Amino acid sequence: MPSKSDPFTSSVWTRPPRGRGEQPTLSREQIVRAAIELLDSEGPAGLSMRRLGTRLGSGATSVYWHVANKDELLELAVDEVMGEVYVPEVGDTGWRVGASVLAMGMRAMLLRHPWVIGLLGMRPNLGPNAMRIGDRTVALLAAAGFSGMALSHAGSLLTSLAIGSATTVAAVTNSTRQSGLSVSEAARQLEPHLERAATEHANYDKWRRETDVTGMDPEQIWDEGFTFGLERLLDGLELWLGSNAGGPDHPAD
Amino acid sequence: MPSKSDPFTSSVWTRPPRGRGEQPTLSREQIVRAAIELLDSEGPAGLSMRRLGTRLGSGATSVYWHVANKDELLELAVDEVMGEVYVPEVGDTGWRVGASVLAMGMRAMLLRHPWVIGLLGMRPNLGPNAMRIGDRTVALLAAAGFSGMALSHAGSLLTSLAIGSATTVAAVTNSTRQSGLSVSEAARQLEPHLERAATEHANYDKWRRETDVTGMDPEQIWDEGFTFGLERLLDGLELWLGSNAGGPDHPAD
DNA sequence: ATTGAACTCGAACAGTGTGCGACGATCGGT
DNA sequence: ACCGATCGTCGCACACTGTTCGAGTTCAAT
Repeated sequence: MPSKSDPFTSSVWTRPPRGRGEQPTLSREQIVRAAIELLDSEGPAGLSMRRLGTRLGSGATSVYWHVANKDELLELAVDEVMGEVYVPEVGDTGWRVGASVLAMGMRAMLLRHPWVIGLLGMRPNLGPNAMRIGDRTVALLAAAGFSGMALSHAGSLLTSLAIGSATTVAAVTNSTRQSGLSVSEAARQLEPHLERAATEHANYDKWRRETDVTGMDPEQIWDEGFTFGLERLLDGLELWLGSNAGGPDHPAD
Repeated sequence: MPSKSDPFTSSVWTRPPRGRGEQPTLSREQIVRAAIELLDSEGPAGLSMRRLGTRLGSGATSVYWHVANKDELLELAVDEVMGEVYVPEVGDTGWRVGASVLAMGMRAMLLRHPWVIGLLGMRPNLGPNAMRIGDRTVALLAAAGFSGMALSHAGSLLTSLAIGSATTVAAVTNSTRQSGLSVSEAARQLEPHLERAATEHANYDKWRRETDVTGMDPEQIWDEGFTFGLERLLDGLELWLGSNAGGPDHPAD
């Protein structure tokens, strides 16, 4: 039955065979990748099943054969980008560098894909890549001398810091995506509003002289803040390690 | 013009006057409070403008007079719950206790309102309560001896830790709200799935003996993990303070 | 009594996630 | 060479969403 608008698309001769040599139909991995691209470029609100379908050159509801839900698709997308963070193997470096690489890599990934931040708190991530990260982190810290509860606590501590730090930056990224500005430009554009709010509801002038940031690159300031915090955290962990290494499971009270 | 279904509701004699003694119309604060209640009990997906309207006993679209957007409403809700976290005044306690109260209070707030987590990374929060928190935090840490960049870095460090730590717990809370279980019960119900995923994609058995958590209360474990991390972080900050107090703005390289 | 502002609300529009059933293509077994 | 069975795609429909618009209502001030 030929279409009214364009009868040629339904002709056997004009339509590509699509049988085997073309796109091997739709695959789950292809869908997830397209969803990630859409989320990266358009933000969380830019991903709808229909838009995803048209982007894949397929009908809107064909996706539901490979993926149960939109939620499930988002779960897959989150774990997929988790695969981008690299955790050093044990013995490659000292544990401080290893932990730094993990934390900074995870933060960098979250800044590349700011939409992940809003999804991390929605459901626990049990995907293979998240498991691999956890596994390597535990290995890294166990080799450093952590054991028992402190081992798992120190592990989640590093990712917690990365997530918390990335949240601030992602807020700026996510709120100014449609303006097409870079993160630093957007942050600078936000600065006067922040100043006004601060002077209204807090004595901002008092602290402004104390911690003046005018003229600096916001992105660089955020990076410095993160490495500062990471260094302090590693110092604290090393300190604890010095007084509790190989000891009992219970930390010092 | 009488309604077809119930003509009496539109009669002047059956309708309550509503002029003055009734609900003093709708107020922005009342709307925000109702939205928070809805979000707390039903989760992020449970808040729609229509449900909010009916909950307030008003038409669905009446809310738009007091609030421009749903986004703006969410911004107001986030800042409203920010008002729940208490930051000690300078001089009330030592800076370590003050910082602990701030971080734990913020984490507790995030666990009471798990939907906030998904919103924090969407747009920067410039509300009065957030400003007040930042102001007091800076004051607290300045009195402790921090100055310059380290001052603002240390401040955001504390909230970063609280946010990151709360994210893990909120993931469980948010994903199991409809089941009506408590957080600990939900976490225990999640445990076998986590185990299966871990044994599949990581050598879980190896670390299971190392860090065995069976039988313990998940909620308590999370709390311990947070206080452990917080203590290590404060140790690191104190260490830095000892070698950099009153010095130049640049941290030691 | 009239005006004008403050406020409410129903109808409508575009867009969302998703279930259902019909359709076709591919393939293993006879 | 045929014939189901299975895999995969897709159009339609449903309930629901955020939001706009304009008509309606109340109330304080002139």
